[in-house]
Amino acid sequence: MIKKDDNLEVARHSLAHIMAAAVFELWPNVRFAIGPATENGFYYDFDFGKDKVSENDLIKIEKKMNHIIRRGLKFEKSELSVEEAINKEKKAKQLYKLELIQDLKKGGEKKVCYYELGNFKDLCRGPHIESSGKIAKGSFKLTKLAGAYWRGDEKNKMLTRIYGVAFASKKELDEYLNMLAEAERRDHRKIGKEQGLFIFSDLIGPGLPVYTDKGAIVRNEIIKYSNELQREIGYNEVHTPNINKAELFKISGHYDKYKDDMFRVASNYSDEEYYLKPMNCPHHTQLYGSRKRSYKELPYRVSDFANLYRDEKPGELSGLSRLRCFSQDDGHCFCREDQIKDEFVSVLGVINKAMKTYNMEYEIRLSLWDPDNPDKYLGDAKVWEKSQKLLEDILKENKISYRKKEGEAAIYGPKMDLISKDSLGREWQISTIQLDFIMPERFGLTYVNEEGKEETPVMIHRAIVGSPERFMGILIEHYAGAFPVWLSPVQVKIISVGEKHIDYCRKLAGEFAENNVRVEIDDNNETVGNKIRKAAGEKVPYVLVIGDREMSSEKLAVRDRGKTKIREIAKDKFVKEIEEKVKHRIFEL
RNA sequence: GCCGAAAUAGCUCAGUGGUAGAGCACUUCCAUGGUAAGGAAGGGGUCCCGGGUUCAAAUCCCGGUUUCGGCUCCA
Repeated sequence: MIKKDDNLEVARHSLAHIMAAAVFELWPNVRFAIGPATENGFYYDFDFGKDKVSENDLIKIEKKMNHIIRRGLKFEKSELSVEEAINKEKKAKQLYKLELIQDLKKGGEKKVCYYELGNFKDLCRGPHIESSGKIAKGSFKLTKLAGAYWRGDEKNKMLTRIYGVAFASKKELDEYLNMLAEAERRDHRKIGKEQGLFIFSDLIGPGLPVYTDKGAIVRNEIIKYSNELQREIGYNEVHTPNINKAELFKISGHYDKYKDDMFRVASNYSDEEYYLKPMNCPHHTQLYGSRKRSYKELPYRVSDFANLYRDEKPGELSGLSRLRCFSQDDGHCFCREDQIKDEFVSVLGVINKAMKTYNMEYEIRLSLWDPDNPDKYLGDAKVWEKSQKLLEDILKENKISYRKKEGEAAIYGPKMDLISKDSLGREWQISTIQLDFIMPERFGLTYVNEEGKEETPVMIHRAIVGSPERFMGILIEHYAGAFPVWLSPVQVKIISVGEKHIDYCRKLAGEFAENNVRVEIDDNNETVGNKIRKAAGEKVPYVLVIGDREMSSEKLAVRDRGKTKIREIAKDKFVKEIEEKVKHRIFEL
């Protein structure tokens, strides 16, 4: 057991050191980079040179680590002058350590710290646990091997990073590993395949999902709900094309920054540069600017579900989380400065409502610019200061708690991001509301004020669930595939007992369908038990078994998802129940 | 894009140089079923694609595609 006086982070950091010592024993020519503690464990970056290290070696390293732990070696701290350290690392050809020390020297350091464990001495600020023997038996595990750039810069050499997870006890480690296993069971890619919601095709291309009829139901329900919420606060849906001239993005500023991440489209009849659009905002500026606007028309609000295309790097694609073709419940509001607050508050209101409906918790993050890096953004410091203060005031006035994050702003302005938590406590960024003083000016948008003078409106960019596709992936994992009734692709499964009941099942299914209930019949030549098992695996909310008893009465035998007790209910009442659940988007069954 | 791993039946996977396999699914037959696997038989393969080594390649090598775990990126 790791003693109480040694906190977990220190122990994790020490494990990284122990791993490095183990690696040093196995590969004496290895070069060391850095090895910090992480949220759930630790890692160390190594340069193995020509040696190939694979996942199989993790077991070997782990054994060696356990050996070091059993020996109960002391962590001996010592200090060297910067010059001595530089000489030492030069001699040992530890060029990464050398670079680190040289940087410390530039920062004015005179002395550096070393920790020695057995015969392995590593540059390290510490602190460490007293002895390797303090690590609890079975409290850590090496999990994966991955590439990582030296100092996180893709221009630098790729090192080999070995990850480990570590906790105060074996019990806590096991709990964590169980959580990972649960996350794996809920993986939207796996459930999406099992439930037949979407597919990818080598012929269509990576990151380009195809939704089945069932998947399209879920996607459409998400969009439908988002549209309802948007209409509630005055946003009306518009429709825009998927390609446009480069000029549009040159004016918006996206061309300079994101040109390499956009798909270029060739025309046979013109030399004009066209692109598939990666976002809707510039298009909406054209709608606004299509005629002269009066202050009386403001706020002018539009929303759009057009497909968006981004040429993401191949390694960045992942299931529905990161796609090359997706959409957004993307809305833009053009308004006067004195209308900003009300607009933000109304959007925050519907987002809150949406998250309640989806049964998700969330918190607000205020994403600000990085004042040390003004070149990353459009517009001058004064506008940024002003708009950031405005957003913070809105949160304060409405007593909404928030976290601030510098350097996370959009290029055109600060934003409020909504970080939601799923049932496993994992965080996802979903909604966003962004303030933009830049874009309207760049496009020369104006409105005529009360005095007949032209003024520039402010633009607010916002999304409620962000990308419906990505959100669908998040929901699959959040619900572990058990969608609430209103989102379920199949709401009722009808199981026939015998062959003579099939006609009646079809008649019943017809009645359900007429009442907009999504229904499926399982009339396979199988036992009732087997058909129940399959329906349960599909996470269908309601399963009906139809036999002689049901045919001779108006009562239905309903099996609710997750329950084994059978409920008897009149057919009309059951249909009404589903209608209510769908109408009010009730989460519980 | 970079580092590493993987791709075999519809699905999950076994097979490591010598006749392509299992479970589930599917089809047919028997059973006519009552709330989480009834029985039997059968069909089903571009072993991701292209090249190479070999008497012989699903298996070894090279290139490509796609996927996965990371890194970098994410308007």
